Amino acid sequence: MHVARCLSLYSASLRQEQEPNMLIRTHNCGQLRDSDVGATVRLNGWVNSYRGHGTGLVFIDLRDRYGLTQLVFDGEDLPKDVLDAADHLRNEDVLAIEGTVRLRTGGENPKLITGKIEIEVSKLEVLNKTANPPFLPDDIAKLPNEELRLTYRYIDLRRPKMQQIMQTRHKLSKVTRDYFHENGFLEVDTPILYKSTPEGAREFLVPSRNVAGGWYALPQSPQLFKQILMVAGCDRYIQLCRCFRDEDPRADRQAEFTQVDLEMSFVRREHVMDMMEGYVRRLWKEMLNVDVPPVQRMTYREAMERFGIDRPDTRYGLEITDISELAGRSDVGFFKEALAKGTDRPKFNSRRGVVKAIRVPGGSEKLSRKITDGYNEFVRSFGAGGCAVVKMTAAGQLETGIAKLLESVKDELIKTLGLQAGDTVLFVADVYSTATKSLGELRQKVARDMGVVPKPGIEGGPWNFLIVIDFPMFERDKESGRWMAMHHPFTAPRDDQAQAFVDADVNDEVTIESIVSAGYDIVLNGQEIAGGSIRIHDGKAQSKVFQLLGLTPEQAKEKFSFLLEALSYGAPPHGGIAFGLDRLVMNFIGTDNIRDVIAFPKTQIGADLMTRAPSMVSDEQLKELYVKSTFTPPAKA
RNA sequence: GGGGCGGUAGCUCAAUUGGUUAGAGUACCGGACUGUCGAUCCGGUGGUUGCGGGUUCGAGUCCCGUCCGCCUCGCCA
Repeated sequence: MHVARCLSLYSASLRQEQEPNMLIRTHNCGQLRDSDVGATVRLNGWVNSYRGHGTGLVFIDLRDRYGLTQLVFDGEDLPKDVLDAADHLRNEDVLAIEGTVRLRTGGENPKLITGKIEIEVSKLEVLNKTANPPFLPDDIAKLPNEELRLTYRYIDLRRPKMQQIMQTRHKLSKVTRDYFHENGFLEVDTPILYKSTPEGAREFLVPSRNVAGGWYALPQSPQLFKQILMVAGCDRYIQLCRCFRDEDPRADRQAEFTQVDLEMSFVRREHVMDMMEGYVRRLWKEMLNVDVPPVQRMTYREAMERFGIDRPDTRYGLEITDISELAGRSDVGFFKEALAKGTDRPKFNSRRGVVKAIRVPGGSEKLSRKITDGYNEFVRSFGAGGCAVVKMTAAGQLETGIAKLLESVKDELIKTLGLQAGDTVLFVADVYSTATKSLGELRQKVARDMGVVPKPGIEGGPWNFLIVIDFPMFERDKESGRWMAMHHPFTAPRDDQAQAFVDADVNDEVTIESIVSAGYDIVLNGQEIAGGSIRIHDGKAQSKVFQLLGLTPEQAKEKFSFLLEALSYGAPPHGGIAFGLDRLVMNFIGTDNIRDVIAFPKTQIGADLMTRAPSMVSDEQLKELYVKSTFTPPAKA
C-alpha cells in the first residue's frame, strides 16, 4: 500500500536522525489484518471510543482517516502507570502507542476492516489531551446542527463521512487532471486579483494600496484570461479554479466555488461537446464504474416547449403541451386575456400570449384540493396569474374549476392531451416566458408530489445526461427591458447565424431575439453541471455585442480594451466550457447541500463561522487603502 | 430586499390551554466492573429558554423588535 510505504519511510528517516520523543506510527488505523499477527507496531490517532472495565482492562478504538483499530490495555501485563493513564483516556484524546498485533480473543467485530485483530498495548504516549469537545465526530449519532458543525469544522471533518467526501473530491480532481493531461491540455493558473468588469454577477472588490483609489475584483470566472490564453497559443487550457460571485447563496450555490474550467483552440462546438462527453464518461467510469451512454442533445426551444426549463429533468414525463389555439376557442376569460397579449409574434417570442397545460396521470387521486390550491400560489411566485385545475372523471367528463368553460373544446382537449379517467390537468395562461417558466417549475413540484422522481443516481437511480444547445444569444432583462447576454457577452452566434447577427439592426427586436448562439449546457437529472460556448474571436462582432448590451464604445474600451486588442492580434477560433466541480462531487456523494462537499464553507450571509470572517478592520488599515467606511455601528441602549 | 421554518443543559430533544423547583438521553466528573466493541451499572455537576422590550397575578409558551442558522423568491452572464 502506498500510504503504508510513505509512513514507514518517514519513520525510518526519523530514526536515523535523533530518536524522536514520540512513538511515530508504523501503520495507520485501517491497515492491520490477521496476517500481521505477532508484529510490533506503532499507531497514532484519536480516541474514537473508550470502553473501560475498571483498572484491569481498557479497550480503545483508535481512529485516523484510514479507519479504526482496537487497542487493549491488559492489566495482567502492564505497568500500573500505563493502565492508570489508559483509564483516564477520553474521546478525541490524541495518542501514540506501541504494541503487538494479536487475534481478538473476545470475538471478531465484522463492522471494522481491522475487526479480526487488536493491539495489545505496551507503551502509551498521550500526545494531546482534548478539552471536552462540543460534539463528537460520530456518523452514528444524530448530527448536531450545522451552525455548530461549521463553527468547529475541524471536529466535523474528522467524521468518516466527511473524510470520505474529501477523498471523493480529491479523486475527482485527480481523474480530471489525468483526463485533460492525456488530451493535451495545459494547466495554467490565472489571477485571483482581477479587474472589475460588468460581466454579470456582483463582484467582490479588493482595494489597492499602491494605486490610490484603485480596486481589484475577484474573478467571477477566468473567462477572459482563458480566451486570451488561446490568443497566446496555449491551444488547450484547463484549470481547477476558484470563482467568486457576490450573490445570495442557495443549497447548491456558494459565493466562492470551484470550476473545472477549460478552453480549446481551432474547434467547432462539436469538438468541445465530444471532449466533454469523454470527460463525463471517464469520470463516471472511474468514480462509480458506471458506463455513460451517448449523451442526447436537445435544442433550447425543444427543452422550453416540452419541459419549460433550459435544464430539463428527463427522468419522468409530465411534459408541457401548448394548447393556445384550442384555448382561444374556449369560454375561459383569462385564457383569452393572455392570448390577447399578442399571438402575432413568432412562435417562441417571449412576449407572445400562450396557454399551456400539463397532464398529470392519476392526479385526481393524489393531488388534493389543498395541494392544487398551493399550485396557484406557487405559479404566482413566478409571475403567472394563477393555475387552473380540472379533473377527468371516470365518466369521461371534466370537472372542477374551469371545466364548464371548456365544454366547447372538451373533446379536442381530451384528444390533444390524451386524457384518461383520473387525470388532472394544470393550466397556465400568460406570455410565453412567464407561462413556460412557471409551468416548468410547477412540473418539478408536481413530480415530487406525485412521487415520480427516481432515486438519486448514487442510490441506484438513473443518470440522465443531456446536452442543451441552440440557446438564444440575448434575452430581455425583465426590469430594465435591456438586452442581456443569455450565456455571457463573449458567446459567439451559431456558425450559420453569424452573418445574420452582423447584419442585424440592433432595434429589430424580433430578429435579435431569434439569433441562436453556439452555446451548450450539460444537464444531469435536471441540474446544470456545465455550461460553455464557442467564443467570439472577431473584434467587430465582439463590439457589436457590447453595443447591443448597451455599452458605449468608450465604456467597452475602458472595461474590455485588453480583450478587443487581444482579439485584433491573431485570435484563433476557440471555445470552451466550465463544470461546477462542487456539484459534480455532490452527485457522487448523494447530497443536495453544497456545504457538505466544501471543507470550509460559508453561511447564508457569507460568514465563516470558524474564523468569524468577515470581521472589522482598523482605521489604519482602511486609510492605507484609501478607503473610508460609511458603516456606523447601531447605538447600544 | 421579500416569504417561510428554527434557536430550551456542552450535544440531541421534551415541557398539556400561559401555571409547582424547566425534564430525559448523551457528553462530562466521581465510583463499580477483566473481553468490550454505540460496553454496562450506581451517583453527581450542569440552564441569562439566542438577545432586548412588552402584555399578564404569572411567559420557554402570547405580542413587537433584533441577532444567528436553514429553505426559498428576487439575484446568480
